[in-house]
Amino acid sequence: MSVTLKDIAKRVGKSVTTVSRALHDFDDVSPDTKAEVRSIAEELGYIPNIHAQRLQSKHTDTIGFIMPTFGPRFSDPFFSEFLAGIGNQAAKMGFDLLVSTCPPGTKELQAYEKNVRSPRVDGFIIVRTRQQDQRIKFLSQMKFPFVSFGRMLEHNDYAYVDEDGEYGMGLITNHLADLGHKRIAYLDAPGHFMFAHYRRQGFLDGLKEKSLEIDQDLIVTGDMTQRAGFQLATEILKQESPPAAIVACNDLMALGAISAAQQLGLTVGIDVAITGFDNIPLAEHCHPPLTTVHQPIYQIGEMVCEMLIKKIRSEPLDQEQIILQPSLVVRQSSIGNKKSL
Amino acid sequence: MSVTLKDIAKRVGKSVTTVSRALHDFDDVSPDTKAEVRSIAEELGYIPNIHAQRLQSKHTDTIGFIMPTFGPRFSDPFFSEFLAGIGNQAAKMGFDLLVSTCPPGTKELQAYEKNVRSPRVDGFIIVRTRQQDQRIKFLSQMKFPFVSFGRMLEHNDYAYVDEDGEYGMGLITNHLADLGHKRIAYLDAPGHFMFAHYRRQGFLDGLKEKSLEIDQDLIVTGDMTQRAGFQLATEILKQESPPAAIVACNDLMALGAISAAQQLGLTVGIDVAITGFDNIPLAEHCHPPLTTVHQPIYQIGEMVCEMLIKKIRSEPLDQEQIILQPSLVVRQSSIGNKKSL
DNA sequence: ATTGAAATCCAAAACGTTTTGGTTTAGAAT
DNA sequence: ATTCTAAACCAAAACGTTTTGGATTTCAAT
Repeated sequence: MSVTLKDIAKRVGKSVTTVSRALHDFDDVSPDTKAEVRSIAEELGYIPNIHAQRLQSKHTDTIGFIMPTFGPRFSDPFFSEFLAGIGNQAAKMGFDLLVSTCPPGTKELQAYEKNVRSPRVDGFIIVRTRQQDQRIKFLSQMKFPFVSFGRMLEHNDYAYVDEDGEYGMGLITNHLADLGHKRIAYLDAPGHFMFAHYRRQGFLDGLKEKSLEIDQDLIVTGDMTQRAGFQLATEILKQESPPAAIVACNDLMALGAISAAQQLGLTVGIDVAITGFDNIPLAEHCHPPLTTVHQPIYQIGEMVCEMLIKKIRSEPLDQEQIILQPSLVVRQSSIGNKKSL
Repeated sequence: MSVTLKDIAKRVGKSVTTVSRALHDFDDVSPDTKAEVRSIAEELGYIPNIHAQRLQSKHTDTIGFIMPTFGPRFSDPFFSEFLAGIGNQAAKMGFDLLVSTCPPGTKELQAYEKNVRSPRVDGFIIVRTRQQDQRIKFLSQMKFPFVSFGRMLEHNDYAYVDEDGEYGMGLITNHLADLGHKRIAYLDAPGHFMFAHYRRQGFLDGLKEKSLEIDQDLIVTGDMTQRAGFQLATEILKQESPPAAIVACNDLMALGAISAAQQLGLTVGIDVAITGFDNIPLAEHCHPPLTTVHQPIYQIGEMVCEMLIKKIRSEPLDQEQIILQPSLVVRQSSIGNKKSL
């Protein structure tokens, strides 16, 4: 049996009210009493019953994170790093983190609704925003606190952090164009993901800017896994006149593309340039190291979490909407042994 | 304001008791009343207040998972896959999942204690067991439900699932010995991790069985990251007479070792054989594909979670202790272009 | 008419906390 | 002696649910 306020009250010979107020340092409790209450609470190892507190206080000090994942063999470095960011920040600010996984769809919205109405959490963190994002619409409409990593096209009157994917992919495209590449393939992600939209846009604008032709046959879509990158790149490189550069919209597909090229006997960075986007830890120590765009996912997790907790506490945010400028990381996968541009 | 039992009671003209019992399908409520209560509950969109339920029922229907992670740049495929396993299984069985991150140490134990005593969770899942695991000692002593992925050396009277790492690493060692390798390097993980202990033992026993010499200079320890694998393998391969095979105790270090070898101009699978352990998704589509030992992490996550929930519900377990036999996955990183042994 | 049993219902207590709206006491000011 | 103030305290209500321990009604069997 755990120790309750009543137990302490009995020991001190005071009421439960006084004990509660003593522990919360109210000023209508005498210093002596406070000291006594505290020492006995300590002695008995008192820890408040959190459900009684939450029932009374009407808030949960918990934030929710529903990971939009598919299938069992799920392993995306993005999620573990992002999760570490929000987890640590939440702990630092005294919040719990409730995690669940649910593939996008009808059940996903039900999961949000259940957690909102129970109420299990005080706010949500949303990631991988989509065109017409039902989650954002639902939470906005419920006036339930949330912060997202990613924007939507219209309807942008909520708090978010996002990378400037257009700009980042522009950096990649410029880099390749400056190296003299004319025909560049693009490994896209499904169009309903906003990040895919912006990155693709950055790629297309980059080509236009350099007056390069856009060949629709060289733009193919995969599910963001290494396996997909491998398969798509294999197909592309087996064409009679394959492109000399492949831009993947994320690192995982780029890694798959590197393997595909190597399997076909090509030297990546010399015969074919391959680039990614995200700068996951794996990108630095693969062979050849991957040219990519750096995105500080852990820090973004921290930021998003801090913003959410401030919103929950009705504290003002310095900035409601933040767009981060990513930076280009040039490695061997695009420039082979050349030491400079 | 959310809908409570009282609201429903008022509408139906019955007591709160009856409404509660109707919704729980007790048989001292008339069918008519049940139907009416349910329809009105539905109409008002009633969702029980979970904190009131938990305060009353004394259990939380939540399981806890404290990820023992270091540092910010944390990205281990093990965790995302394992998390997906326990998350999905917990959801399937009606449990929430409370996640936090904490590096091993004193604060870690405090985190367990806080969650036990609040009480925030009904049980814990433990991973990456260590020699003298404080977490296990604490939870055993508190008689608090937990299931771990991984054993301890002594004190094994609790529920766990574990791989047979000795056997798995034996498969690897045999495989390499059969290929004719005599000097084999080993990339170890810190000795306090039990999995590292068993895998290392399997390696050493394997060498002994094949009457191969154990060269302590070829056994080096890293922090399980790709970066560590890269650095350790670089050092090893730069020796005047480098070994022709490198066994890494996990896939991530093996991937780093592959990059290191390639950086030095070696062809992995021909000039040097490299093996991993875990069969993470990345292992299949890297170049060359990685010879490794398959561990069904997602399924282990599900199993461990199901066992824990059964323990929480005081249902009997089919087996308290489960050791899984892993299987060898031979790919190009150990056999180059040879099509068979 | 009385008894018994079954069907249906419910007031009150309980879970452990915080908040509300006080009361009591001591001492100072009138 | 009365009034006022400040300090210290606390009973009861509230949060929303489930459980306990009956109460009432109905109807068949006697």
